[in-house]
Amino acid sequence: MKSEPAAFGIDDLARAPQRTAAWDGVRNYQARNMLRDEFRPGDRAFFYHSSCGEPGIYGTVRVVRGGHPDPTAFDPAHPHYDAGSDPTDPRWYQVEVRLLRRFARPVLLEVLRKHSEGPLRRLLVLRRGNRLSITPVTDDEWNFIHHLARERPE
DNA sequence: GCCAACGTTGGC
DNA sequence: GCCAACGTTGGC
Repeated sequence: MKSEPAAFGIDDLARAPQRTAAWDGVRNYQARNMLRDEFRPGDRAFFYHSSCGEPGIYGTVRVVRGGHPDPTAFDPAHPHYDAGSDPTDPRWYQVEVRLLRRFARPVLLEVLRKHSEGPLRRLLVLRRGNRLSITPVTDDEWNFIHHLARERPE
């Protein structure tokens, strides 16, 4: 799951009450479908920092609440407001995540790329032109990236 | 700031 | 449905 740390980074999640926050503001239909249909409580995800000095994976989160309507879409004062989203037929969805682990050594994009011909050859974040903010990760990729981070996979 | 890549919009 | 124009993403 990607986020720009200037907007919401892993440290913001670490400071949040119960280290839990809504993953809101997603305004892409493909990502929306994953939030709405595929996320389940207990699922885990990497927390990726994008559009920043050192893009990469900074830790992991656990889903504590599955897909439900994103209330920021209905708030005219909110930057992610969508006038076209009908509250009786919500267009945008969010999940709630809790910080699982903040990596002592983040796995930077440049390090991930070193394995783009090997164990991470299918990692969508490394695919040219990929702009999806939420992408699936296989168990093997999960384990390998923990290895790169010198972390025991959870 | 640049630019490639992609998604969305809207005229036709 | 096509496609040009435009906006956004995101690495560099």
